[in-house]
Amino acid sequence: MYALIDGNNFYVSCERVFNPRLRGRPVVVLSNNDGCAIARSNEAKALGIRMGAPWYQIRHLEQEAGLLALSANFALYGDMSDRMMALAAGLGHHQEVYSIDECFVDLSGIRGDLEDRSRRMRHRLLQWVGLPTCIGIGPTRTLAKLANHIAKAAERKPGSYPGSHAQICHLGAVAPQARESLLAATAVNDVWGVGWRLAPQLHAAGIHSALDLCRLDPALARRRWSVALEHTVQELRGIACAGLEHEAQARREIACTRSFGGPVTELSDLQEAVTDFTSRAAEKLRRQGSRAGRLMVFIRTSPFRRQEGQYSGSVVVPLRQRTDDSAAMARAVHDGLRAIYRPGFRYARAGVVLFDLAQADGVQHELALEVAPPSERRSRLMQVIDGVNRRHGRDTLQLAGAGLAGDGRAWAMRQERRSPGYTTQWQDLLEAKA
DNA sequence: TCTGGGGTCCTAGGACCC
DNA sequence: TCTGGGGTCCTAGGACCC
Repeated sequence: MYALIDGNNFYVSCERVFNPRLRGRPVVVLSNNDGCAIARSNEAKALGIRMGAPWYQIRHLEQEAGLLALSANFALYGDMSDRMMALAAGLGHHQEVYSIDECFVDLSGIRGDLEDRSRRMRHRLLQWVGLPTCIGIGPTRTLAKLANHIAKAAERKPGSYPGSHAQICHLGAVAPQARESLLAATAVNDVWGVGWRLAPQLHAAGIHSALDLCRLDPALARRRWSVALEHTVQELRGIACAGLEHEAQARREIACTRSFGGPVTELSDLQEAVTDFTSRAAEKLRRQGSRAGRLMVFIRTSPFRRQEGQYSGSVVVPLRQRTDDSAAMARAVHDGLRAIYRPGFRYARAGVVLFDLAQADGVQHELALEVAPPSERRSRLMQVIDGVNRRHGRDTLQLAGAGLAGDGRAWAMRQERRSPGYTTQWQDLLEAKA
């Protein structure tokens, strides 16, 4: 049996822990550049704000409905996530942290009333960390996800599902008949693994609910669609196709991509931006102890500015030797950028992606004798840079090519409504007044 | 004027080999 | 000049997730 613990409206809930004025009001958290809504409180959902709604289209609700908007504060959310996951792990023997706001817990070997145990865990998460959650339980991960969906919907809209499943839903504990009616009440597009492309195809085939999908012949699901959908069908039937990842796997690719705060036209500005992205990606790479064999750099204009000339360019640059050296990667990125840059366009976005990752200890050294193996000095230099930045803040040491942080970078992102670093910056600590 | 960012896996098709 | 079949590896693109 698996549990899925998922934070409600996670980013908004993190903000509410430290700012009680946000409670009971419609609140959204905005993406980078304050572009669009990426988290919504229940009150904001009730106003009809969609996931991903552009801010400029909904900002009139500030005046009309008292909507509050915040710039994303990912340092805060990451820290709150760590606290939540550390507690949630106690629900069973094994935990897989699946995303910033949700984890699976393997409940096998856990005795007693799982529903009651989950209810106590939920209460503890609320009391100790301040985060509201819902917990779904089922014999497969897909059914645990589905149970979680039911728990959330039943909490937000009482009566949307038969029975009492708000906050905690244990699909393994309901009678077969009741389980079928819960599946029948769930739209097929709410099933984990069914996205916006698949859903219309399933509808056309007469499959509208989770129960319909459960009753689809698995062989047909595979033949007509894919193995992935076949697995989904099996998991809905209670046959597990995948267990938990017991330890966090190293990433197979690492990206840093950003939209700019405003249009960028000059090669020199793009160079600064991609240099900065490269060092951020390289730092992530070193944190997991990997080296990259190839990288990709891309630049593109905004598809939303239709009346302007459109261009999207990308190139994959092989690195002569796997490396984790920021400067070596930045050189490759610059070569790539020069090859794809076209003057005369207003660029909106760029990015760097690292591929062919391998653990640093298994890297083959270059055969050619004229090129020295990665020197001890370089890797110590990188360690020092990472250490200083961890201790004194992200941009304390950076590549000169990235320009000066916060000082006239044409591509800098806009974040006008960011909350303080309550849990990660000493000067932002809240003070309790007696 | 204003529309995010970071991942994984699967599949089809091409290149190449025997 | 005609003619076959099967396998592997790689890559790009699609679909999904949060």
